[in-house]
Amino acid sequence: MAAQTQYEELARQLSAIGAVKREMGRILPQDCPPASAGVLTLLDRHGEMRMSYLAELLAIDMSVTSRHVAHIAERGWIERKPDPADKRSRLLRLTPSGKELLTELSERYTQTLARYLDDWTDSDVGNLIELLARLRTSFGDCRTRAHHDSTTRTPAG
Amino acid sequence: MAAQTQYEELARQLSAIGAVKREMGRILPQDCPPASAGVLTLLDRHGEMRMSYLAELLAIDMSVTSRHVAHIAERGWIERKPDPADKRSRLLRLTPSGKELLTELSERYTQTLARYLDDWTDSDVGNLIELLARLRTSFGDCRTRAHHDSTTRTPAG
DNA sequence: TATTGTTATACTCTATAACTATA
DNA sequence: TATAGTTATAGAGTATAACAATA
Repeated sequence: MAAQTQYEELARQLSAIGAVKREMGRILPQDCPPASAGVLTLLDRHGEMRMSYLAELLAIDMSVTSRHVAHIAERGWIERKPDPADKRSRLLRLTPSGKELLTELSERYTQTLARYLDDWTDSDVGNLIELLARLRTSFGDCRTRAHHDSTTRTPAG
Repeated sequence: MAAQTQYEELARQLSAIGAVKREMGRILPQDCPPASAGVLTLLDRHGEMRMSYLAELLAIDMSVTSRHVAHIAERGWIERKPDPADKRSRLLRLTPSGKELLTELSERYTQTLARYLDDWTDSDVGNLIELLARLRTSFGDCRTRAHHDSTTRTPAG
């Protein structure tokens, strides 16, 4: 358990980290907004999957996932095949073109972070990665356990 | 200097941390979106300030800052006084109503984090805070040093 | 001429609800 | 009846550009 002032400070840091995320988004190629890059990265790591599982990995609603997937499918970066086991489902898979784009994305991310984080040690970066991953785990699947009463917000963004 | 795979993983974690930010946003009171909470927190910590300085602290464009400030001013949480030293400027300051709201926000943030992070030690939370703060520092003022060539995006979100 | 702040417009991201097709 | 996915609509956040007032 941590002190109250620590929780307040963590909330503040999380609120402010958006500036870093926006800067990372600025280095992406035309036609590839940050959300598209996120989808492509997950498909690369986890392989072929269904929409519903992708939405779960992204921790966003499937309606939003559907739009992101449509965007990258229209550009030929993924293909959507019917699922032989369930005709309601579609299986998503990277195309060669999508894999090429991922290589480009990886280079840009790496170059940018190497530039900004030039005085960070391997261990520093590793610690941050580990703590961010643990933070996400601690929050679990936020969407499903969300509580909606009259005094709290259900924001769109 | 860190390895390339670490940079890729860090980019991935930063992309995914949005889920945590959204969950934190869900616990805010009606009428107080996350951006408003961020403005109020900064005014509380740094005291009376001008629009331009607030925009710098938020690391967002002043046009956006202006909208956020208008939102919280309309609700009586801050007051905007003319700056006697520069008639173009307006000085922003929390009202008693705004300070009351901040107390409520602090309680909600603390309760939420205490619940999700119940197995985190004081040291864990401290490390994460420190690394996030350092990350923001390493990125510096992202907006002013942004480079805009034909192959990169200038996203709105 | 440069700077402070506001407003108009556009784009990204997300959520809810209504809908179709299939299980 | 329930689930997978799509589409329509709305709201939040941000950036660029044009503008008014002042330095």
